[in-house]
Amino acid sequence: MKKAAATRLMILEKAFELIYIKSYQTTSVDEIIATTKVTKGAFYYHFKTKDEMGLAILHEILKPALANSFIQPLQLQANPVVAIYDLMHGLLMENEFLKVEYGCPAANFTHEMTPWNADFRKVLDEITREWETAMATALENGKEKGFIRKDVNSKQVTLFVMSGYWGIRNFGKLENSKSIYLPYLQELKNYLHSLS
Amino acid sequence: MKKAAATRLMILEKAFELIYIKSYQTTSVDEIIATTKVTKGAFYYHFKTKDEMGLAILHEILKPALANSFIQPLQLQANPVVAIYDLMHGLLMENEFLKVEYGCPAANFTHEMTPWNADFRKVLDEITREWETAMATALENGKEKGFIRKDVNSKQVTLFVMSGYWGIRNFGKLENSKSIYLPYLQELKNYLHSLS
DNA sequence: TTGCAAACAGACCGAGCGGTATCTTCTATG
DNA sequence: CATAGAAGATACCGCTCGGTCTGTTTGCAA
Repeated sequence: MKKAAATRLMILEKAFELIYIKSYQTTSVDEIIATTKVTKGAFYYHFKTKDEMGLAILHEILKPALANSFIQPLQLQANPVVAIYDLMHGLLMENEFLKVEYGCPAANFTHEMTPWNADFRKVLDEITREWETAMATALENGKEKGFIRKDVNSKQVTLFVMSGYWGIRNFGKLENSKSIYLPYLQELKNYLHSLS
Repeated sequence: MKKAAATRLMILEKAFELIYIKSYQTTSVDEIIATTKVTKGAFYYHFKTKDEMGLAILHEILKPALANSFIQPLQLQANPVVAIYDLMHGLLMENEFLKVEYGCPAANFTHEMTPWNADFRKVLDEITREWETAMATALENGKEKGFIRKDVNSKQVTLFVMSGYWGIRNFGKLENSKSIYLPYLQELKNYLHSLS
């Protein structure tokens, strides 16, 4: 990789981590350049504005990360009951990047940016729809293979499950302990089994 | 009410609405005093800091509001399947204060304040637990009256349902339309029926 | 009516914000 | 090796932030 491209990517990655911990609005450009050891000139050479950087983070960091961690796992298991549960368990209990006290990066961005920034909302909506499609497809395939009842509405279930995930991530912030995830996962398992 | 107390309450109420729309961190004291037509001297007479005002909002506005809108409805219906569904339907589809594009005030506060302000987290945790207790109690009573299966774990179900609510509120921000609530409510109904 | 604290008014402050302007240093290509 | 454009450095700007300070008005008890 060219040096300049590496600088740009490094800014995006470190800024993403900072923003995950501190939120977008309260993470200043000065903080970003301090932790990246990149000067303001370099920063504003690569990004016209802070928001342009924010959007680049969504496109170039968050989107691929979600494809890897949220979508791929759904395609490794034919039984959606198992696939969805394992995905959630992995995200909540095993994922090393995601911290209980800071919640879900995508949910955080949605929470603070969506009501008043149309560009952010558009990208976040795209990202969310990708996950939605992947999960709904997994459920549909599961129906064909007899893992899921035929009368189950896949899109509806997907929305229900995704909502639960975003919500429990917020609960985690309150409790500040992963132990709150366990009863959620248990009930998710019960719910998923009721679909088969 | 004394005039000074009225001023204080007016600040809290208007600030709460502003913060609901704009988020706490991006709502400045200057904005609050501009919309309330209260001067800075008056504001800082009533509240030592912005955070003290924020905590007062949680205690004096949000807490009673949740008791009225989130807890009381659960005690009007003996069958928790109906009570919980009606509560959610009322909150999502009928409540006039809550707007789809701005989400849930309690969830918003939790999202942005909880990771780095222990005082806010404590109050929000209290408020959440009140709701949790009310819903779990409703489910337990429902078990005794035969509306809910005996093997259902009330606390677990409560957590699952509350998570779904917070999550779908976040989805609403993305879609910016109440229509996204309908499939969620439909699946919630399916899930609740699976408990009986 | 006076006295005095409660309540309010508003100019002001230093710090931090996002962003710009100008300059210097790399680096790829002829 | 020359040189032009890419990349990076840094001082600076206007503005807003939360908060302070000093002064004025209001309400109520004596």
